[in-house]
Amino acid sequence: MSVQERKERERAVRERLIVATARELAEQQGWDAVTTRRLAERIEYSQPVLYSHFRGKREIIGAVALEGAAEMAAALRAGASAADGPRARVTALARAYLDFAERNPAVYDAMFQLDGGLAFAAEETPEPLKDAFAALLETLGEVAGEGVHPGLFTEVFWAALHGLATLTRAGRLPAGDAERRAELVVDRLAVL
Amino acid sequence: MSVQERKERERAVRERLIVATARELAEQQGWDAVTTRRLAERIEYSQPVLYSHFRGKREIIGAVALEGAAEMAAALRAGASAADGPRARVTALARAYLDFAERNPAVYDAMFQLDGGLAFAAEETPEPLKDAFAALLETLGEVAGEGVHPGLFTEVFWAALHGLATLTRAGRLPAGDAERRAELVVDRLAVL
DNA sequence: TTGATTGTCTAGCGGTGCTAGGATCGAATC
DNA sequence: GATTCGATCCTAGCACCGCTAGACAATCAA
Repeated sequence: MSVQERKERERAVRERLIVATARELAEQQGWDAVTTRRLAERIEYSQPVLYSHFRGKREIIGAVALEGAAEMAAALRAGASAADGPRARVTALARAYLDFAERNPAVYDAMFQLDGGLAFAAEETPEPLKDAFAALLETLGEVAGEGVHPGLFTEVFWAALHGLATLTRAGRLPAGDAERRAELVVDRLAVL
Repeated sequence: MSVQERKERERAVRERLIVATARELAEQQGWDAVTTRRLAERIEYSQPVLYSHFRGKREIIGAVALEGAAEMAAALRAGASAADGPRARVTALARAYLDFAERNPAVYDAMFQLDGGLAFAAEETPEPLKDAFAALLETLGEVAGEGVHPGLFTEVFWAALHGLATLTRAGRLPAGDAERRAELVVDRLAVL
């Protein structure tokens, strides 16, 4: 038995290595540079090994996205819990979200821009994704305002943050006023 | 002279054909299906002809984006001008924006998701892009609220719409409540 | 020690964006 | 009308992509 366990352990280690390497490569040189050949070379195995862990490149992107979602959820909760009062909490949450997107662009892309083959807003949605949304909901639910469904409000707030994050990073919005735009979102959307 | 003029005319026609075909193919089967080979086959020329009009695929995407920006600007103005009063105008604008994104997903991607090699929010930004933003500004400027810069407000409103459009179409948000989310954006962001 | 099973690699498929270099065609000259 | 010559276009091919079949080596059970 022990032999088989060791093998499974080694397989799991290698799988984490693949995901971590893909993420690292993507953050360094962008997702375009994450080819199966380069990835295989970096982990010092041949290409087909990747396909014994994942169905294809999509699934690797999906794995990075899940890892990122868990981190984002933690970052959001950490940010929000460090602030007192609804207004400060929402501001901190927005800042944490935009910070995460800016500091981990490749991971953010894996989560929301690229096709990682993940289900969203559905029954089969993986737990980390649901939990990241839940982290938003925890703080935003209390500022949705009367008669507004907390889930719907969270979706709208999230969309606004997502729009800011993506448009800013793609150079569609000037980088300078990012802070003021975030403040405006908080001030207007949240009912304090 | 006339001969040269005729040739230039024919070249311009062919260039428009390339852009229109790329757009059509992208709307039908997605941008992934827009390969230089397929595109060349559809316009009944060989691949290298594409490169005598455009530097590469990026520039073709950029051309589709510019065409789309002009159309979007017109659609936004048409929508807004058909409504009376600030509130109705902003609602109509938001609806026109989201409609455009939904009805022309490939064009919308060319404009805001893909790399078309275009400059944004800068001096060298092509006119159609500036004009599309101007179309937003015309209606949104009057509901920015006191002490809020109209341009900044327009950027935030735009980001919210962009977030809704992209997250909805990517399946990140359930499609059902799109209308209610749009209403919430208008109600909260605009100062009426 | 043998045989089967697992694991990994080499090699290759059909596709991609893009380009060098030769063929062809049409316009301008004699 | 024949001939040059330059613009125009195409064939063929490059290096790369995601992915996989099949050969090979290492490991285990008998």
